[in-house]
Amino acid sequence: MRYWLMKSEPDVFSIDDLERLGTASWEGVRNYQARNYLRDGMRVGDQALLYHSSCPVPGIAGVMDICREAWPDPTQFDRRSPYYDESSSKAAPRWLMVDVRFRNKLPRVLTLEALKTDKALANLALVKRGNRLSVMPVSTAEWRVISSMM
DNA sequence: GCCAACGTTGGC
DNA sequence: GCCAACGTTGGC
Repeated sequence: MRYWLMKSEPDVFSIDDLERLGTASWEGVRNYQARNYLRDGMRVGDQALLYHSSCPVPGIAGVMDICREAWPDPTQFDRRSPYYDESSSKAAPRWLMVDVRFRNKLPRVLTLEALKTDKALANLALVKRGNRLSVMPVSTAEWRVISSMM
């Protein structure tokens, strides 16, 4: 089993939304590196951290698991969607998404500030300056460290 | 709201 | 294939 971290703006989709829904499709990934992780790396049963970005206190808000492997993201074909991509086609969909299932919400957000202070997490892409990747792998060792901070 | 960092686009 | 311009991300 592999581990991941996935970013979402809580105004758009938060851990509370996922808890209420139970499962959800992780739509809107529009970056090739992130898409490749979805497509080539994620398998059913993998676990992922849900990270709240672009908000007052950015950090890890909960844990989810992957319950469906990558499939075409329908919002790329929806002209009214902010994720619409006119250059994609149904014959060769450019963008994919996975489905995720709620596992738990952290009692307190594990803040980016706290994550940055731990030397064991120095290689995590999230804490590196200028990082913009919205889906990234987390090593088993990093996962253990993060779990112990929850 | 600012702005650094990064990815993408398009002219050449 | 280079690289400047542009748009977006995301912390602060």
